[in-house]
Amino acid sequence: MTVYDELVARGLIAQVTDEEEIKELVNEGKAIFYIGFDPTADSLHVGHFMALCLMKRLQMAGNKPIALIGGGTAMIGDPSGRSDMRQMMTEETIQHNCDCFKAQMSRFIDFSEGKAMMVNNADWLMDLNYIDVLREVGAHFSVNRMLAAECYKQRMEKGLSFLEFNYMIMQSYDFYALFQKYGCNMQFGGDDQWSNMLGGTELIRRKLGKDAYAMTINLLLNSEGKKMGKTQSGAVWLDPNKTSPFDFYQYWRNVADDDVLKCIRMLTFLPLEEIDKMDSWEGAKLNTAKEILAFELTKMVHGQEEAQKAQDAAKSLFSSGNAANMPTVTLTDDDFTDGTIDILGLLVKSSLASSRSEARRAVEQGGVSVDGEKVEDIKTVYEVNAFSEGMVLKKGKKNFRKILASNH
RNA sequence: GGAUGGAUUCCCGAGUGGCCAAAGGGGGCAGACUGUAAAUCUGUUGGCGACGCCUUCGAAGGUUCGAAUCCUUCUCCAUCCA
Repeated sequence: MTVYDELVARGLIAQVTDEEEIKELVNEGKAIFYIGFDPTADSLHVGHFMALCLMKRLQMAGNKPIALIGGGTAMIGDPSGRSDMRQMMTEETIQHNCDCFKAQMSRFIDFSEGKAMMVNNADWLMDLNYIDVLREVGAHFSVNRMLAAECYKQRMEKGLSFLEFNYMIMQSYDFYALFQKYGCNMQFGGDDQWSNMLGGTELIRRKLGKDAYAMTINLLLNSEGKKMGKTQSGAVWLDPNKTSPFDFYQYWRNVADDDVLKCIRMLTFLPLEEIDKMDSWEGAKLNTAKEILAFELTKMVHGQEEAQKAQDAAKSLFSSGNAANMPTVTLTDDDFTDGTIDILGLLVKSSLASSRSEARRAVEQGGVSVDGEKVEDIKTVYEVNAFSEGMVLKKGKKNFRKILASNH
């Protein structure tokens, strides 16, 4: 099976500019492609992860990936798919985020000796001269056509600043610059990037009279049509300090039935034949598929060892209610008053509740237990030595913390 | 620059002098049911030393016994005109 066919079979490909050409380039390992990542946070998240996987797949097939970090475009902010303007970021923040991205990407992509490269568009965008850009690039863009682009639709109602309007032009210029510098002949990106990417191929055609290609990957949407990889507390990060391996595992362990197979297909590197077998699984058996999904992804992002730990922790927690590897909170002497701490304080300190009021509600509604025993009284108090063995605190069905006390 | 409309709690959106910590919906959280799923039902959803107190209706002042609501100035946003 060729790489291209595999991408199709996994449901990754959304739109392509020229299927035959792209197929050939990709299958023969002749593509030099780029994917852009705007450093809008200090860690990559699940959405980026999909792009990284795609890069890896193509790299394994002999193609050369260019990871473009948008140090320059981040100064503008992509309006695609957003209903409000992004917050402006300072140069320092952007630089910091770039560094974080680099470190994380290196773990997935082999950047050694000409196999792949990493560039920052700040290197060429920051030096652009306004008049020159207008004459050289701006002349090739039709405002009428830009306004018709899908990515601006939402913003036509809410308002779109000229700053953001230019994002498409900058991204197009990136492609043009990479094409000239490194012979980059293809761009990949999320499906929401389609119009921005077409801007690039158009620009190359008009300026250089040459062909370049673009391909978008399907966004990872759940069965309700919402982007996956988001929780109420924010994105699911790849940085273990922002989303612990355990939480990362749990996120995937808890995906809806309808989404498991799609996720396995799109995100894991399991052979397709194996995945096809799972297709017939139904009902509770899908739980096994969820375990596989969670384990595979955690392994890719955090390593075999962490994945195993997360899985063990999850299994023992949900079967017997105790585990060695659940998220642990260590209390210090400052957390105790006269050597004791009450249940509400405990919930807050362990970040299971954001306020004492919230903690109170959880207890009152019967959602809190300590070492398997339901806590009935909000005034329950624990002494320091109660934590010597480690206490298992549980809020709701899925939120566990092991509580320890330092020096005891 | 001018005209008009607007800014309410996590989001949408009521409220136009006391009955307002603020309707309703969404989302979240907890409970029941389950398979760590979905759907459904129930409760809950600013904070705190909690039958009370404190902070919150874009910002700052003012009127009033009392303001999300009235007045003044400012900031931001949308629409139309230029």
